[in-house]
Amino acid sequence: MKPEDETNEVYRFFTEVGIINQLISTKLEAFLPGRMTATQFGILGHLVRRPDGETPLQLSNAFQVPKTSMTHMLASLENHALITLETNPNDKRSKIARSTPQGAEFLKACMERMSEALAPVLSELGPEPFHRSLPNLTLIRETLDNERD
Amino acid sequence: MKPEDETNEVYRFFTEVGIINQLISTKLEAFLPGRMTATQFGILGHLVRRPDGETPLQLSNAFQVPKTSMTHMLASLENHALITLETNPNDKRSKIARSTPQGAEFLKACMERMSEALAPVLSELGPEPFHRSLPNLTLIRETLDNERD
DNA sequence: TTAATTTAGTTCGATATCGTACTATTAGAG
DNA sequence: CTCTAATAGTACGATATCGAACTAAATTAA
Repeated sequence: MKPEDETNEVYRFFTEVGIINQLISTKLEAFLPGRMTATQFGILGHLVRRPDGETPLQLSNAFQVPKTSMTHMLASLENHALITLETNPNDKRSKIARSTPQGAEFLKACMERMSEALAPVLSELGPEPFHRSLPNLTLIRETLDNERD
Repeated sequence: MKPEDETNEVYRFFTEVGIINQLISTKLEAFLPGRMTATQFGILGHLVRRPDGETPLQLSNAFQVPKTSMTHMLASLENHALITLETNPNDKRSKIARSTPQGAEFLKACMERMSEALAPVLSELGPEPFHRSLPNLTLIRETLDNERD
């Protein structure tokens, strides 16, 4: 394949990623209360799977958003009582965000509704397109992430 | 594979898509002037490849953003003289957005800088991860898109 | 130990996003 | 032809995003 076709493919890759992200965020946000964002929901899921919690900085690295955005998102999640924020005993500059039982409950309910909404798509596509692309996506994400310094 | 592993994989797929989108948008936006957004840049590229132009509604469908957001983005691109907006002669409710020569120029310059910035990543990964995942992404995007009504 | 540097998080301000409600125009029904 | 419904785009307002500058705590250097 010619090099220009390769760059073209890379460009289309990122375009498709952008559109899929847009589609799935919109679909998810339709289920979320108020102005809650797909990223905020992702953070909640991340925390539910990590009972020891994480610091805001770890979360902004994981989701690749600026820490100033993270401050805002965590404050919003805390207002909804879906997470708690306490100062880190090991480092008083820092904080620990943890999910609450209500947070886990809320996540579960939303995930179920989302699964229902996605069911037609999944039964049409089957698991293969996801299964086949996931390792490549992970590889690309890791490389982009490592190169960022 | 168990069904729950499949849904888990779908969930991770969308998470990776979100993070890659975040990484690449941030990287691109570092090259863009002022507050110009990765999506706005994508719109410009779309228009440069379509000399007859498109209506705002076509663009909001292509990029899956609300038309009210499109109004804002197009106004911004027009302010920078990267596109023109004229009323559609066939339908006076509607408009046609077209790229200007400056827009094409600007796109080219930014793409070149972006290619340079991505060169280390591409030489590390090679074209295969993009090439292999692109058809799956397109399929998923199309299915999500069709199912949306 | 003290001073300088680095780091975690926040405040503030500018701008982007997008839902609701609106206007103008077109299409369709009778 | 006229009236109603649908459609393209916009104004407005609420909220999200995020860069720059800041504060406080921890680390390193001297």
